[in-house]
Amino acid sequence: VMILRSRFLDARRKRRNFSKQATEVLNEYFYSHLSNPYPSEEAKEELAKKGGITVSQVSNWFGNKRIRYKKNMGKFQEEANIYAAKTAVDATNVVAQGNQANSPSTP
Amino acid sequence: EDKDPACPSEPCPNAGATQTFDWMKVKRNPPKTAKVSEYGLLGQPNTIRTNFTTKQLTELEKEFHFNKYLTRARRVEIAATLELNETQVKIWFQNRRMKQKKREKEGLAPAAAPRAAK
DNA sequence: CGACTATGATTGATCGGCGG
DNA sequence: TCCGCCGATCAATCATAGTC
Repeated sequence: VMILRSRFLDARRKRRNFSKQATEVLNEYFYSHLSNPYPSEEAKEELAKKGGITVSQVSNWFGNKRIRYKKNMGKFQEEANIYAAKTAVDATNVVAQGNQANSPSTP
Repeated sequence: EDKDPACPSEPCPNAGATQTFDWMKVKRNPPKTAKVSEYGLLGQPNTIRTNFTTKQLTELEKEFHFNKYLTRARRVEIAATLELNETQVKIWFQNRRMKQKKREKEGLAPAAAPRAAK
């Protein structure tokens, strides 16, 4: 296993931090759905559009956010409070509600 | 494995303002990539992510371009050649296909997103 | 300018569902 | 009942951007 760092030449990784607005949109969704931060494909497209990033980037962001959040919840408390106040669509029990199944999930 | 002097118990009562939802407790089973054989000494054979060598990746990549899908026979052959489990080869192809699909998808949308959007 | 941290991307492997 | 595939996700790690 001597150093298989052949990944060095991966110029692919030219990361760029997201814009403030993108981060804002993502965090807003994340914390307002903290009980289940798993946006649907449609929601991801929506977030991607609003933040000016790609759907994959939205997926990556949520993936990283979820893992890092649960890894160290305490570190995000402050951030959580800030965004929690903004939107509160959350609902531990959003089951009932006579609502509309907007998702085309055909049974 | 988890050291939390503050909240030893499971039902960790909501500490602070936010509570602990199920998704935060999700725990994946450790990879069973174990090779059996020699683990009598070390408690854990390969409980971690396997790092494929450049050589292995090159071969897998080459095979992928030849066939996106593997037959049982081909899989066995490749696994033996590269010293990997059949499962690892299978999974690699699976992930590779998903990666390919993702790339194709991104190669069309980012460039233009004009009309449509309802 | 170097050390340390925050963060986006990559990827081997898991989970649940589906079809054969 | 077992197996492979898909789609989504996990989890660890890489490499860089940003902060001090």
